[in-house]
Amino acid sequence: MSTCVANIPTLEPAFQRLAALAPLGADEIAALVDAAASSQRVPAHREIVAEGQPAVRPSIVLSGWACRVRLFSDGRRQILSLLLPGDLIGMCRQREPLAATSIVALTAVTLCRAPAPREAAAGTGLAEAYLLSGALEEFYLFRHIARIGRLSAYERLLDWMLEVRERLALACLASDDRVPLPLTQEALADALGLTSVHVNRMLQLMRREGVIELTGGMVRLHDIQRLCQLVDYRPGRVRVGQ
Amino acid sequence: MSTCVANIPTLEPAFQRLAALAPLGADEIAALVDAAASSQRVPAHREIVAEGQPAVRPSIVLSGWACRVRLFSDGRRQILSLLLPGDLIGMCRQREPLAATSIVALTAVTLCRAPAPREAAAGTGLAEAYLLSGALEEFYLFRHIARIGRLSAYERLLDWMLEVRERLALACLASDDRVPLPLTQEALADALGLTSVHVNRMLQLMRREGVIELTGGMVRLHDIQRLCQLVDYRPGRVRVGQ
DNA sequence: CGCCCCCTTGAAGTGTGTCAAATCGGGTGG
DNA sequence: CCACCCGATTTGACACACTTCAAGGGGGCG
Repeated sequence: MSTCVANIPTLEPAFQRLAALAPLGADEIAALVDAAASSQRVPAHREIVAEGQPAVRPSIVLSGWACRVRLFSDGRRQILSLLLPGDLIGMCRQREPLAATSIVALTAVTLCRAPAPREAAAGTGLAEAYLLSGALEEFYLFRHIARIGRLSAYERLLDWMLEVRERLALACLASDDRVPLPLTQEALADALGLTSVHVNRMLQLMRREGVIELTGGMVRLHDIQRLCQLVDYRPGRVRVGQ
Repeated sequence: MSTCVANIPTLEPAFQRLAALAPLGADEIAALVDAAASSQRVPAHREIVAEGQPAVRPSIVLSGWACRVRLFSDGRRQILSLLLPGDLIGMCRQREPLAATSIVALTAVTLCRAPAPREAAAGTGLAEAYLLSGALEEFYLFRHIARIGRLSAYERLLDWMLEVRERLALACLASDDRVPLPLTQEALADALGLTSVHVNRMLQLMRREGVIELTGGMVRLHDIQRLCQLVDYRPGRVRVGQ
């Protein structure tokens, strides 16, 4: 489930994700590689899309973590969604931006332009990968709402780590139980609707319980099966590999 | 802002909403009216789309309230999004359903088939209305996350009522300060990530403060300007009327 | 009339926030 | 190489928003 699917060794992780969503033609892969040649670097904490601005041209996250965020006038911050390598930015369906949100780099990020899909058999090709990527994005939003609305702080953290693991695995960026975690505890708090103090307490607790290990920007999850059960985790069923 | 835009007196509220999103051709309106002729009634509490089932054929909510909901194995329930008259069901982009969610009627609901859009000038027609409707749906998801993640119970209720007002106004179903509210306090709690007991307490408080009036399935909001400021409410800017 | 669902209210418990201070670690400049 | 600094993490004590549990009341409907 969490193993890399496409597994074309020379390919960017971001493109592995797209290739995992739908089989790509050689020409499309070439177009991706070509787009990646002229990539754009964004330092951490920099805004990628400012609030209310027209979306950037359609882009792909090549590396690094970004997020969509809502900032309240009194300073409260809520991270609305995560953007990981292989995720798309600015593929929105409508002309004008509706959202009172901006997109911010959480770590250093590299972006490249998203090649326009070409005609292909239904169910294959870049067009299908983009479609599925959008559907997954919506799925993750639903999961985020359920997480924040009904899970305890402890459960939110677990559920969130399981999702990150699932998503990074699509791009071959997470092994079965080891998940990169380059965020500050404050960013985590902003994503989960908590305070950084409380996030810290829960992480300590989980470590003491032997549920997770935290080392150098990595989490190791122990007994994933049990953890999934604990938070009633339902993996997104992307029909992979065919 | 919250006045009815399309205002074709004889038209269903649901269709007023679509007409407000994009100017429709006479033939498209005819197609809608025709679809409404064979509508489907769903009683309250009945499932419309079961979890994991393939989506129904694309449909329009003609009347009543429904919601997308996530049910946890231990009985916890979280309402993920609201479906109001004029909203679309099953317009998803991908073949298979990804979500571990179902769609349930909160009140009695009537549905009709969503006519396939026909070619039209960009920015007009049913196709555009469907597009914008989808974009709005995403926008409301973002708002829901920010609401649940960062607002207090009191603020969540206000913010949510302001959103319902905005959305119903699109279909000419809410006047400036009077908003239909046909949900039980328990359903409200499930939407806002609270308990029904606490929802009740906050509603009592708001009534005592003179912020709202509750009468017969209607809320009356007093001093909306101030309420918007209180929760930093950002209306969805649908460029209406042209 | 009596049942059931929903709303209402109280008292007590607890999960999470707030405030504050100490420690850690990595980078920078002297 | 050390001194310093800064942001991030860690920990404690206390406050409070929200939940839990429980009981009572009101209204519609068979």
